[in-house]
Amino acid sequence: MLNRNRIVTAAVELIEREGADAVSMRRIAAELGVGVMSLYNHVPSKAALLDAVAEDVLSRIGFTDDPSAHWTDRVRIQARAFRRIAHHYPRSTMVVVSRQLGSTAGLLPVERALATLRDAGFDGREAVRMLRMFIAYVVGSLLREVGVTPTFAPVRAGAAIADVDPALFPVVSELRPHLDSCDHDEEFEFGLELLVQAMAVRADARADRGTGEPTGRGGARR
Amino acid sequence: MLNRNRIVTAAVELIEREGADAVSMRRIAAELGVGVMSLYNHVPSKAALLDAVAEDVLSRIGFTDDPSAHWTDRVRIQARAFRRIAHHYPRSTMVVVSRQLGSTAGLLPVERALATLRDAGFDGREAVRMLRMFIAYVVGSLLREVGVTPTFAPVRAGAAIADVDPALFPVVSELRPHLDSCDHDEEFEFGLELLVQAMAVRADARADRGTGEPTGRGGARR
DNA sequence: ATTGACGTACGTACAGCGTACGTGACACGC
DNA sequence: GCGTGTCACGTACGCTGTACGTACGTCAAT
Repeated sequence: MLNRNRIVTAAVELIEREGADAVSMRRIAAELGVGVMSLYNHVPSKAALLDAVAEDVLSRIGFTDDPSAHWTDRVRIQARAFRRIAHHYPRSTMVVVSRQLGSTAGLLPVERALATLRDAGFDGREAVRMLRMFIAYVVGSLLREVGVTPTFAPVRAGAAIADVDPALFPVVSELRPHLDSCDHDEEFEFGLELLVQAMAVRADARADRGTGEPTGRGGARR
Repeated sequence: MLNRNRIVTAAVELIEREGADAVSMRRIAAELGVGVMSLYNHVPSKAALLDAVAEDVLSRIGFTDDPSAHWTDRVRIQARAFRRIAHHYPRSTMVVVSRQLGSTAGLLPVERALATLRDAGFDGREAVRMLRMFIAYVVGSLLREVGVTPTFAPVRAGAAIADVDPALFPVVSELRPHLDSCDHDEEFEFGLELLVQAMAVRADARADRGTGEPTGRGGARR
Protein backbone atom coordinates (compact mmCIF):
# COMPACT_ATOMS: atom_id res chain seq x y z
CA MET A 1 0.00 0.00 0.00
CA LEU A 2 1.31 3.38 -1.02
CA ASN A 3 1.29 6.19 1.49
CA ARG A 4 2.85 9.52 2.15
CA ASN A 5 5.50 8.19 4.48
CA ARG A 6 6.78 5.60 2.04
CA ILE A 7 7.02 8.28 -0.63
CA VAL A 8 8.92 10.72 1.57
CA THR A 9 11.29 8.02 2.75
CA ALA A 10 11.99 6.95 -0.81
CA ALA A 11 12.63 10.57 -1.73
CA VAL A 12 15.10 11.05 1.12
CA GLU A 13 16.92 7.85 0.21
CA LEU A 14 17.07 8.85 -3.43
CA ILE A 15 18.37 12.30 -2.57
CA GLU A 16 21.10 10.88 -0.37
CA ARG A 17 22.03 8.24 -2.91
CA GLU A 18 22.05 10.27 -6.13
CA GLY A 19 21.67 13.91 -5.15
CA ALA A 20 18.79 16.34 -5.25
CA ASP A 21 19.06 16.81 -9.00
CA ALA A 22 18.23 13.17 -9.56
CA VAL A 23 14.88 13.54 -7.87
CA SER A 24 11.90 13.37 -10.17
CA MET A 25 8.42 12.08 -9.63
CA ARG A 26 9.01 9.40 -12.24
CA ARG A 27 12.22 8.33 -10.53
CA ILE A 28 10.58 8.05 -7.13
CA ALA A 29 7.65 6.17 -8.57
CA ALA A 30 10.02 3.72 -10.24
CA GLU A 31 11.85 3.35 -6.95
CA LEU A 32 8.58 2.31 -5.33
CA GLY A 33 7.49 0.13 -8.25
CA VAL A 34 4.49 2.30 -8.83
CA GLY A 35 2.90 4.49 -11.50
CA VAL A 36 3.91 8.12 -11.56
CA MET A 37 0.49 9.58 -10.98
CA SER A 38 -0.20 7.34 -8.03
CA LEU A 39 2.11 9.55 -6.03
CA TYR A 40 -0.30 12.43 -6.48
CA ASN A 41 -2.91 10.61 -4.44
CA HIS A 42 -0.75 11.24 -1.40
CA VAL A 43 1.31 14.29 -2.26
CA PRO A 44 -0.16 17.37 -3.93
CA SER A 45 2.95 18.37 -5.86
CA LYS A 46 6.66 17.90 -6.13
CA ALA A 47 7.25 21.08 -4.17
CA ALA A 48 5.08 19.77 -1.36
CA LEU A 49 7.01 16.52 -1.43
CA LEU A 50 10.29 18.38 -1.00
CA ASP A 51 8.75 20.32 1.88
CA ALA A 52 7.77 17.00 3.42
CA VAL A 53 11.34 15.79 2.96
CA ALA A 54 12.58 18.86 4.80
CA GLU A 55 10.13 18.29 7.64
CA ASP A 56 11.07 14.64 7.82
CA VAL A 57 14.75 15.42 8.18
CA LEU A 58 14.09 18.14 10.73
CA SER A 59 11.89 15.87 12.79
CA ARG A 60 14.74 13.40 13.10
CA ILE A 61 16.74 15.77 15.28
CA GLY A 62 17.17 13.92 18.52
CA PHE A 63 17.21 16.12 21.58
CA THR A 64 18.15 14.88 24.97
CA ASP A 65 17.70 18.18 26.71
CA ASP A 66 18.70 18.13 30.35
CA PRO A 67 17.13 21.16 32.07
CA SER A 68 19.40 20.67 35.08
CA ALA A 69 22.55 21.16 33.03
CA HIS A 70 24.14 24.55 32.68
CA TRP A 71 22.48 26.50 29.90
CA THR A 72 25.71 26.92 27.96
CA ASP A 73 26.09 23.17 27.79
CA ARG A 74 22.49 22.78 26.72
CA VAL A 75 23.10 25.23 23.90
CA ARG A 76 26.16 23.30 22.80
CA ILE A 77 24.30 20.01 22.86
CA GLN A 78 21.39 21.34 20.84
CA ALA A 79 23.67 22.83 18.22
CA ARG A 80 25.55 19.55 17.88
CA ALA A 81 22.31 17.58 17.63
CA PHE A 82 21.28 19.71 14.68
CA ARG A 83 24.64 19.27 13.09
CA ARG A 84 24.62 15.53 13.57
CA ILE A 85 21.41 15.16 11.58
CA ALA A 86 22.81 17.37 8.87
CA HIS A 87 25.78 15.08 8.55
CA HIS A 88 23.57 12.02 8.49
CA TYR A 89 21.47 13.43 5.63
CA PRO A 90 23.90 15.83 3.99
CA ARG A 91 22.20 16.22 0.63
CA SER A 92 18.74 16.41 2.12
CA THR A 93 20.02 19.12 4.43
CA MET A 94 20.51 21.30 1.40
CA VAL A 95 16.84 20.78 0.63
CA VAL A 96 15.93 21.75 4.18
CA VAL A 97 18.03 24.86 4.14
CA SER A 98 17.16 26.12 0.69
CA ARG A 99 13.46 25.81 1.31
CA GLN A 100 11.21 28.02 3.35
CA LEU A 101 8.90 25.62 5.06
CA GLY A 102 5.87 26.85 6.88
CA SER A 103 5.00 24.06 9.20
CA THR A 104 5.41 23.16 12.82
CA ALA A 105 7.92 20.41 12.07
CA GLY A 106 10.87 22.47 13.17
CA LEU A 107 9.08 23.91 16.13
CA LEU A 108 10.23 21.47 18.78
CA PRO A 109 13.88 22.48 18.45
CA VAL A 110 12.79 26.11 18.60
CA GLU A 111 10.81 25.44 21.76
CA ARG A 112 13.75 23.73 23.43
CA ALA A 113 16.18 26.40 22.38
CA LEU A 114 14.01 29.27 23.53
CA ALA A 115 13.39 27.58 26.86
CA THR A 116 17.12 27.19 27.33
CA LEU A 117 17.73 30.82 26.52
CA ARG A 118 15.02 31.93 28.89
CA ASP A 119 16.70 29.85 31.60
CA ALA A 120 19.90 31.69 30.79
CA GLY A 121 18.20 34.86 31.93
CA PHE A 122 17.35 36.48 28.61
CA ASP A 123 14.03 38.16 28.20
CA GLY A 124 11.77 37.20 25.29
CA ARG A 125 13.15 39.72 22.86
CA GLU A 126 16.75 38.81 23.59
CA ALA A 127 16.09 35.08 23.54
CA VAL A 128 14.58 35.29 20.06
CA ARG A 129 17.45 37.41 18.85
CA MET A 130 20.03 35.03 20.27
CA LEU A 131 18.24 32.10 18.69
CA ARG A 132 18.08 33.75 15.28
CA MET A 133 21.76 34.60 15.42
CA PHE A 134 22.61 31.10 16.50
CA ILE A 135 20.56 29.48 13.77
CA ALA A 136 22.22 31.75 11.23
CA TYR A 137 25.63 30.55 12.33
CA VAL A 138 24.70 26.88 12.41
CA VAL A 139 22.97 26.96 9.04
CA GLY A 140 25.82 28.89 7.48
CA SER A 141 28.32 26.43 8.87
CA LEU A 142 26.37 23.48 7.55
CA LEU A 143 26.22 25.06 4.12
CA ARG A 144 29.99 25.23 4.10
CA GLU A 145 30.48 21.75 5.50
CA VAL A 146 27.94 19.88 3.50
CA GLY A 147 29.68 20.60 0.25
CA VAL A 148 27.47 23.03 -1.55
CA THR A 149 29.84 25.58 -0.26
CA PRO A 150 28.76 29.14 -0.07
CA THR A 151 30.90 31.88 -1.43
CA PHE A 152 34.59 32.03 -0.83
CA ALA A 153 35.03 29.29 1.67
CA PRO A 154 37.32 27.01 -0.25
CA VAL A 155 36.85 23.73 1.49
CA ARG A 156 37.63 21.24 -1.20
CA ALA A 157 41.31 20.76 -0.60
CA GLY A 158 43.45 21.89 -3.44
CA ALA A 159 41.87 22.51 -6.78
CA ALA A 160 39.44 25.25 -5.81
CA ILE A 161 41.90 28.11 -5.58
CA ALA A 162 44.90 26.36 -7.01
CA ASP A 163 46.04 29.22 -9.17
CA VAL A 164 46.01 32.46 -7.17
CA ASP A 165 48.30 35.26 -8.16
CA PRO A 166 50.40 36.25 -5.11
CA ALA A 167 50.66 39.78 -6.46
CA LEU A 168 46.90 40.23 -6.62
CA PHE A 169 46.03 38.30 -3.48
CA PRO A 170 49.05 38.40 -1.18
CA VAL A 171 47.26 37.47 2.02
CA VAL A 172 45.19 34.73 0.45
CA SER A 173 48.25 33.25 -1.13
CA GLU A 174 50.18 33.48 2.13
CA LEU A 175 47.40 31.72 4.04
CA ARG A 176 46.77 29.11 1.39
CA PRO A 177 47.77 26.25 3.70
CA HIS A 178 45.11 27.30 6.20
CA LEU A 179 42.52 27.98 3.51
CA ASP A 180 43.05 24.68 1.74
CA SER A 181 42.56 22.53 4.78
CA CYS A 182 39.50 22.61 6.96
CA ASP A 183 38.73 20.43 9.94
CA HIS A 184 34.98 20.82 10.01
CA ASP A 185 34.56 19.58 13.55
CA GLU A 186 37.18 21.94 14.83
CA GLU A 187 35.86 24.92 12.87
CA PHE A 188 32.34 24.33 14.08
CA GLU A 189 33.36 23.97 17.69
CA PHE A 190 35.48 27.09 17.44
CA GLY A 191 32.60 29.25 16.28
CA LEU A 192 30.22 27.53 18.66
CA GLU A 193 32.46 28.33 21.59
CA LEU A 194 32.91 31.90 20.48
CA LEU A 195 29.16 32.37 20.22
CA VAL A 196 28.36 30.67 23.49
CA GLN A 197 30.88 32.80 25.33
CA ALA A 198 29.61 35.95 23.66
CA MET A 199 26.13 35.02 24.77
CA ALA A 200 27.36 34.36 28.26
CA VAL A 201 28.86 37.83 28.37
CA ARG A 202 25.48 39.27 27.48
CA ALA A 203 23.80 37.13 30.10
CA ASP A 204 26.24 38.36 32.71
CA ALA A 205 25.70 41.94 31.63
CA ARG A 206 22.01 41.40 32.14
CA ALA A 207 22.55 39.93 35.55
CA ASP A 208 24.82 42.80 36.53
CA ARG A 209 22.27 45.32 35.41
CA GLY A 210 19.64 43.45 37.39
CA THR A 211 21.49 43.10 40.70
CA GLY A 212 23.65 46.17 40.53
CA GLU A 213 26.76 44.14 41.13
CA PRO A 214 28.81 41.65 39.17
CA THR A 215 27.93 38.00 39.63
CA GLY A 216 29.11 34.76 38.13
CA ARG A 217 25.59 33.67 37.28
CA GLY A 218 25.04 32.76 33.67
CA GLY A 219 28.71 32.81 32.85
CA ALA A 220 30.19 30.43 30.35
CA ARG A 221 31.97 27.40 31.65
CA ARG A 222 35.44 26.38 30.56
CA MET B 1 25.92 40.95 -31.25
CA LEU B 2 25.41 38.27 -28.64
CA ASN B 3 28.04 37.72 -25.98
CA ARG B 4 28.50 36.14 -22.62
CA ASN B 5 27.99 39.32 -20.67
CA ARG B 6 24.66 40.13 -22.28
CA ILE B 7 23.47 36.62 -21.53
CA VAL B 8 24.53 36.74 -17.88
CA THR B 9 22.98 40.15 -17.39
CA ALA B 10 19.72 38.99 -18.93
CA ALA B 11 19.78 35.96 -16.64
CA VAL B 12 20.28 38.09 -13.53
CA GLU B 13 17.47 40.43 -14.55
CA LEU B 14 15.17 37.53 -15.26
CA ILE B 15 15.95 35.90 -11.93
CA GLU B 16 15.27 39.10 -10.04
CA ARG B 17 12.09 39.80 -11.98
CA GLU B 18 10.46 36.37 -11.97
CA GLY B 19 12.50 34.16 -9.66
CA ALA B 20 15.07 31.46 -10.24
CA ASP B 21 12.43 28.92 -11.21
CA ALA B 22 11.48 31.01 -14.22
CA VAL B 23 14.95 30.75 -15.67
CA SER B 24 15.23 28.56 -18.72
CA MET B 25 17.46 28.79 -21.74
CA ARG B 26 14.44 29.39 -23.94
CA ARG B 27 13.23 32.16 -21.68
CA ILE B 28 16.57 33.93 -21.68
CA ALA B 29 16.89 33.55 -25.43
CA ALA B 30 13.44 35.08 -25.89
CA GLU B 31 14.44 37.91 -23.57
CA LEU B 32 17.38 38.65 -25.86
CA GLY B 33 15.39 38.17 -29.05
CA VAL B 34 17.60 35.29 -30.06
CA GLY B 35 17.39 31.60 -30.84
CA VAL B 36 17.84 29.17 -28.00
CA MET B 37 20.91 27.41 -29.30
CA SER B 38 22.73 30.63 -29.99
CA LEU B 39 23.30 30.91 -26.26
CA TYR B 40 25.42 27.79 -26.37
CA ASN B 41 27.99 29.56 -28.50
CA HIS B 42 28.87 31.63 -25.45
CA VAL B 43 27.90 29.47 -22.50
CA PRO B 44 28.66 25.76 -22.30
CA SER B 45 25.59 24.80 -20.28
CA LYS B 46 22.86 26.11 -18.06
CA ALA B 47 24.82 25.14 -14.97
CA ALA B 48 27.78 27.16 -16.20
CA LEU B 49 25.46 30.08 -16.84
CA LEU B 50 24.21 29.96 -13.27
CA ASP B 51 27.79 29.83 -12.05
CA ALA B 52 28.47 32.92 -14.13
CA VAL B 53 25.45 34.59 -12.55
CA ALA B 54 26.86 33.84 -9.11
CA GLU B 55 30.24 35.26 -10.03
CA ASP B 56 28.63 38.33 -11.53
CA VAL B 57 26.68 39.09 -8.38
CA LEU B 58 29.70 38.46 -6.18
CA SER B 59 31.86 40.75 -8.27
CA ARG B 60 29.42 43.56 -7.67
CA ILE B 61 30.30 43.75 -3.98
CA GLY B 62 31.66 47.23 -3.54
CA PHE B 63 34.38 47.50 -0.98
CA THR B 64 35.71 50.79 0.23
CA ASP B 65 38.20 49.34 2.66
CA ASP B 66 39.97 51.97 4.71
CA PRO B 67 43.12 50.38 6.17
CA SER B 68 43.51 53.29 8.57
CA ALA B 69 40.17 52.63 10.22
CA HIS B 70 39.90 50.44 13.27
CA TRP B 71 39.72 46.82 12.27
CA THR B 72 36.38 46.29 14.00
CA ASP B 73 34.86 49.00 11.85
CA ARG B 74 36.40 47.49 8.75
CA VAL B 75 34.84 44.16 9.59
CA ARG B 76 31.47 45.80 10.06
CA ILE B 77 31.74 47.64 6.76
CA GLN B 78 32.71 44.54 4.83
CA ALA B 79 29.87 42.52 6.29
CA ARG B 80 27.40 45.25 5.42
CA ALA B 81 28.77 45.56 1.88
CA PHE B 82 28.10 41.89 1.32
CA ARG B 83 24.64 42.20 2.76
CA ARG B 84 23.85 45.22 0.64
CA ILE B 85 24.52 43.30 -2.56
CA ALA B 86 22.44 40.43 -1.30
CA HIS B 87 19.54 42.80 -0.78
CA HIS B 88 20.03 44.35 -4.19
CA TYR B 89 19.90 40.96 -5.90
CA PRO B 90 17.93 38.93 -3.38
CA ARG B 91 16.85 36.11 -5.64
CA SER B 92 20.22 35.82 -7.34
CA THR B 93 21.78 35.64 -3.90
CA MET B 94 20.05 32.35 -3.39
CA VAL B 95 21.75 31.15 -6.56
CA VAL B 96 25.10 32.34 -5.23
CA VAL B 97 24.65 30.65 -1.90
CA SER B 98 23.31 27.34 -3.14
CA ARG B 99 26.06 26.86 -5.68
CA GLN B 100 29.63 25.76 -5.23
CA LEU B 101 31.67 27.93 -7.51
CA GLY B 102 35.33 27.26 -7.96
CA SER B 103 36.55 30.49 -9.43
CA THR B 104 38.43 33.45 -8.15
CA ALA B 105 35.44 35.75 -8.44
CA GLY B 106 34.85 35.77 -4.71
CA LEU B 107 38.49 35.98 -3.83
CA LEU B 108 38.80 39.74 -3.50
CA PRO B 109 36.44 39.90 -0.51
CA VAL B 110 38.41 37.08 1.06
CA GLU B 111 41.65 38.93 0.52
CA ARG B 112 40.29 42.10 2.11
CA ALA B 113 38.76 40.25 5.02
CA LEU B 114 41.89 38.25 5.78
CA ALA B 115 44.05 41.35 5.58
CA THR B 116 41.75 43.06 8.06
CA LEU B 117 41.91 40.13 10.43
CA ARG B 118 45.68 39.99 10.20
CA ASP B 119 45.75 43.69 11.08
CA ALA B 120 43.65 42.86 14.09
CA GLY B 121 46.51 40.75 15.33
CA PHE B 122 45.31 37.26 14.52
CA ASP B 123 47.77 34.79 13.13
CA GLY B 124 46.98 32.97 9.88
CA ARG B 125 45.21 30.06 11.46
CA GLU B 126 43.02 32.26 13.62
CA ALA B 127 42.27 34.70 10.82
CA VAL B 128 40.98 31.93 8.60
CA ARG B 129 38.89 30.53 11.41
CA MET B 130 37.42 33.91 12.22
CA LEU B 131 36.63 34.47 8.57
CA ARG B 132 34.92 31.12 8.18
CA MET B 133 32.85 31.72 11.27
CA PHE B 134 31.95 35.18 10.08
CA ILE B 135 30.94 34.00 6.64
CA ALA B 136 28.82 31.30 8.19
CA TYR B 137 26.92 33.91 10.19
CA VAL B 138 26.47 36.29 7.28
CA VAL B 139 25.37 33.62 4.84
CA GLY B 140 23.03 32.11 7.40
CA SER B 141 21.51 35.51 8.09
CA LEU B 142 21.01 36.20 4.42
CA LEU B 143 19.30 32.87 3.98
CA ARG B 144 16.83 33.86 6.67
CA GLU B 145 16.33 37.37 5.35
CA VAL B 146 16.09 36.67 1.68
CA GLY B 147 14.11 33.49 2.01
CA VAL B 148 13.32 31.51 -1.05
CA THR B 149 9.73 32.39 -1.50
CA PRO B 150 8.80 33.79 -4.89
CA THR B 151 6.98 36.71 -3.31
CA PHE B 152 8.66 39.16 -1.02
CA ALA B 153 7.43 37.84 2.28
CA PRO B 154 9.34 39.58 5.06
CA VAL B 155 7.63 37.59 7.77
CA ARG B 156 9.38 34.33 8.28
CA ALA B 157 7.60 32.52 11.03
CA GLY B 158 4.47 34.63 10.99
CA ALA B 159 1.63 32.74 9.41
CA ALA B 160 3.56 29.54 9.64
CA ILE B 161 3.05 29.05 13.34
CA ALA B 162 -0.33 30.71 13.49
CA ASP B 163 -1.86 27.67 15.18
CA VAL B 164 0.60 26.60 17.81
CA ASP B 165 -0.68 24.67 20.78
CA PRO B 166 0.33 26.53 23.97
CA ALA B 167 0.34 23.23 25.85
CA LEU B 168 2.85 21.66 23.48
CA PHE B 169 4.98 24.73 22.88
CA PRO B 170 4.57 27.02 25.87
CA VAL B 171 7.66 29.13 25.29
CA VAL B 172 7.09 29.49 21.56
CA SER B 173 3.53 30.50 22.12
CA GLU B 174 4.54 32.96 24.83
CA LEU B 175 7.15 34.57 22.59
CA ARG B 176 4.94 34.59 19.51
CA PRO B 177 5.00 38.40 19.28
CA HIS B 178 8.77 38.41 19.07
CA LEU B 179 8.86 35.45 16.68
CA ASP B 180 6.27 36.91 14.36
CA SER B 181 8.03 40.17 13.79
CA CYS B 182 11.57 40.49 12.57
CA ASP B 183 13.44 43.68 11.84
CA HIS B 184 16.11 42.27 9.57
CA ASP B 185 18.43 45.25 9.86
CA GLU B 186 18.27 45.17 13.61
CA GLU B 187 18.74 41.41 13.83
CA PHE B 188 21.71 41.49 11.53
CA GLU B 189 23.38 44.32 13.40
CA PHE B 190 22.76 42.57 16.68
CA GLY B 191 24.56 39.41 15.64
CA LEU B 192 27.22 41.41 13.86
CA GLU B 193 27.99 43.36 17.00
CA LEU B 194 28.02 40.25 19.12
CA LEU B 195 30.48 38.59 16.78
CA VAL B 196 32.72 41.61 16.42
CA GLN B 197 32.93 42.00 20.16
CA ALA B 198 33.61 38.32 20.63
CA MET B 199 36.40 38.60 18.09
CA ALA B 200 37.74 41.65 19.87
CA VAL B 201 37.88 39.69 23.10
CA ARG B 202 39.96 37.06 21.35
CA ALA B 203 42.21 39.72 19.88
CA ASP B 204 42.71 41.22 23.32
CA ALA B 205 43.46 37.82 24.77
CA ARG B 206 46.11 37.38 22.11
CA ALA B 207 47.60 40.78 22.88
CA ASP B 208 47.63 40.00 26.59
CA ARG B 209 49.36 36.72 26.00
CA GLY B 210 51.87 38.52 23.82
CA THR B 211 52.76 41.40 26.16
CA GLY B 212 52.11 39.73 29.45
CA GLU B 213 49.76 42.53 30.53
CA PRO B 214 46.31 43.70 29.56
CA THR B 215 46.11 46.38 26.88
CA GLY B 216 43.35 48.16 25.08
CA ARG B 217 44.77 47.31 21.69
CA GLY B 218 42.44 45.50 19.37
CA GLY B 219 39.45 46.08 21.56
CA ALA B 220 36.01 46.69 20.15
CA ARG B 221 34.77 50.21 19.92
CA ARG B 222 31.41 51.34 21.23
C1' DA C 1 39.32 36.86 -57.44
C1' DT C 2 38.62 32.37 -55.62
C1' DT C 3 38.76 29.24 -52.19
C1' DG C 4 38.66 27.42 -47.82
C1' DA C 5 38.31 27.70 -42.87
C1' DC C 6 36.02 29.47 -39.08
C1' DG C 7 32.75 31.57 -35.97
C1' DT C 8 28.11 32.66 -35.16
C1' DA C 9 23.00 32.22 -35.32
C1' DC C 10 19.46 29.23 -36.21
C1' DG C 11 15.87 25.20 -36.55
C1' DT C 12 14.86 20.61 -35.70
C1' DA C 13 14.69 16.68 -32.78
C1' DC C 14 14.87 13.83 -28.64
C1' DA C 15 14.52 12.33 -24.05
C1' DG C 16 12.86 13.68 -19.87
C1' DC C 17 10.14 16.66 -16.75
C1' DG C 18 5.58 17.99 -13.72
C1' DT C 19 1.01 17.22 -13.71
C1' DA C 20 -4.26 17.67 -15.52
C1' DC C 21 -7.51 14.45 -16.72
C1' DG C 22 -10.13 10.22 -17.48
C1' DT C 23 -10.61 5.11 -16.53
C1' DG C 24 -11.11 1.05 -14.15
C1' DA C 25 -10.75 -1.95 -9.95
C1' DC C 26 -12.10 -2.58 -5.44
C1' DA C 27 -14.49 -1.74 -0.69
C1' DC C 28 -18.16 0.07 1.72
C1' DG C 29 -23.22 1.40 3.87
C1' DC C 30 -27.83 1.16 2.23
C1' DG D 1 -28.04 -4.40 -6.38
C1' DC D 2 -26.39 0.08 -5.94
C1' DG D 3 -24.47 4.50 -5.51
C1' DT D 4 -20.27 6.47 -3.50
C1' DG D 5 -15.25 6.81 -2.39
C1' DT D 6 -10.63 5.73 -2.55
C1' DC D 7 -6.66 4.37 -5.02
C1' DA D 8 -3.52 2.91 -8.80
C1' DC D 9 -2.95 3.62 -13.43
C1' DG D 10 -2.20 5.31 -18.53
C1' DT D 11 -2.39 8.90 -21.68
C1' DA D 12 -1.41 13.45 -23.06
C1' DC D 13 0.17 18.35 -23.00
C1' DG D 14 3.35 21.79 -22.63
C1' DC D 15 7.48 22.50 -20.81
C1' DT D 16 12.77 21.60 -20.11
C1' DG D 17 18.17 21.13 -21.58
C1' DT D 18 20.84 20.28 -25.28
C1' DA D 19 22.96 17.27 -29.41
C1' DC D 20 23.19 17.83 -34.15
C1' DG D 21 23.06 19.64 -38.83
C1' DT D 22 22.73 23.79 -41.54
C1' DA D 23 23.28 28.37 -43.39
C1' DC D 24 25.48 32.70 -43.62
C1' DG D 25 29.12 36.25 -42.58
C1' DT D 26 34.09 37.45 -42.37
C1' DC D 27 38.93 36.85 -43.11
C1' DA D 28 43.56 34.55 -44.79
C1' DA D 29 45.86 32.27 -48.10
C1' DT D 30 46.15 31.11 -52.57
